[in-house]
Amino acid sequence: MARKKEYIEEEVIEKAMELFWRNGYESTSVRMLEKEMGINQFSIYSSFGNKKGVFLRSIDCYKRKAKLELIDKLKNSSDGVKSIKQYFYDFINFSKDSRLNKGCLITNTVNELGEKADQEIMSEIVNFATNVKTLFIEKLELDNLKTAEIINKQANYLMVSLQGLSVASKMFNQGELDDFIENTFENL
Amino acid sequence: MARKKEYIEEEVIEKAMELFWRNGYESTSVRMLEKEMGINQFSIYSSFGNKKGVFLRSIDCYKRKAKLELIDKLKNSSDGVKSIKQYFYDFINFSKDSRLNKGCLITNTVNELGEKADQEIMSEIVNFATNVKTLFIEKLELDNLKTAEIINKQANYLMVSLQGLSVASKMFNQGELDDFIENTFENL
DNA sequence: ATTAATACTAAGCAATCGCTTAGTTATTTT
DNA sequence: AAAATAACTAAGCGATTGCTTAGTATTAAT
Repeated sequence: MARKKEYIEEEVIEKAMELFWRNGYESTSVRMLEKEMGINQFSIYSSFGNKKGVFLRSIDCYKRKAKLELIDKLKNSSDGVKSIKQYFYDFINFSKDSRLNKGCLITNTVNELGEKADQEIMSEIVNFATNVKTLFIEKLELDNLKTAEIINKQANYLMVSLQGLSVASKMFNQGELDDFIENTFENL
Repeated sequence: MARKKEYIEEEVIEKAMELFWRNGYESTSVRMLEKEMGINQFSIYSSFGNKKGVFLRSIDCYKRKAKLELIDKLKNSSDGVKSIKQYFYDFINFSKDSRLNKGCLITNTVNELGEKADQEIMSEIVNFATNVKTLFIEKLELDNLKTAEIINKQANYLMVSLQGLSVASKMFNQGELDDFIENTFENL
């Protein structure tokens, strides 16, 4: 019984997510969000509560995007370790910006906020990381020669490696990143 | 022919560096620097010009600290790859904060500012990274079975791995980091 | 058509940002 | 002792931060 919204929340959140992805949390101001999302501050606050609310929805949006463009492919593969390696290469393309990359939004957030991150934000982060690790374990298990202990160690190794790739992709060129990925999977 | 400074620049910069290390560049305000350094804003600006000036001097301080507590040990070792592995373990202790770690100031800065980082800041970063890589190459060369090409690839691999360790140490526990380091050096 | 509910615009809130400046205090040279 | 120089204190600069609110426009139910 009232006026309709002139925007679709999912649409404007995707733009907010892109902005957070490129700039980080603190460096993205509400004025910047206003411009990028194309709606007034009033609308931002009435739809998402506060800046943190916009960010949490942005993380959600990132997760969905990553699932569609990245994670589902790995999930559906039966190539074992090889498919994880492909995931690493896919990630570089996924996070490509201009000449350099913008990393992984989740990794960027951990790096920026560290342990002083908000509880809700941190739990979103941990949840995402857990999902990826579980998926890695699943794929490593396809090689049935490995014990559960070795699989867990290798999954930890791959998780840290992936974070490294995320940061390094902001600074190193494709060749250096290739060297990294090739070496990473040499002994798995 | 005038009044003496009541502080030693190197001393207050070390405190500034610690603050930047824990909080990042943007999240560290001049008011916070004031309190931590124990001097007035006037003194900060008269000694270091501006916030960026404080940061550049902080990077310098970080480099000196890292050299003393970390890099010199590697430099003086003749253990080849093994000494690089030890460097990785030493780094974790070097960057230890409370329960989690604060990473590497240089890596943190790349991750926060990305390619939009100031020219001067970026050149300090690249300079530091180049030094570390050169040192890795030096140590890898002690194993005289390796070709120059392989050594360069492995050095790239180690550089990215080290960045990964820096970020991951903010989120993962010691056991997970150990898994990473052990796997990293498995095939070198 | 009137009323109620919601979405918009735009102005403005207190707080904080990086930085400056007026005024005072301490030290050295003359 | 007087003058010159520089380091201090503290107040305040304009701009920007996250967020709110008064006023208006639009929609739907009555």
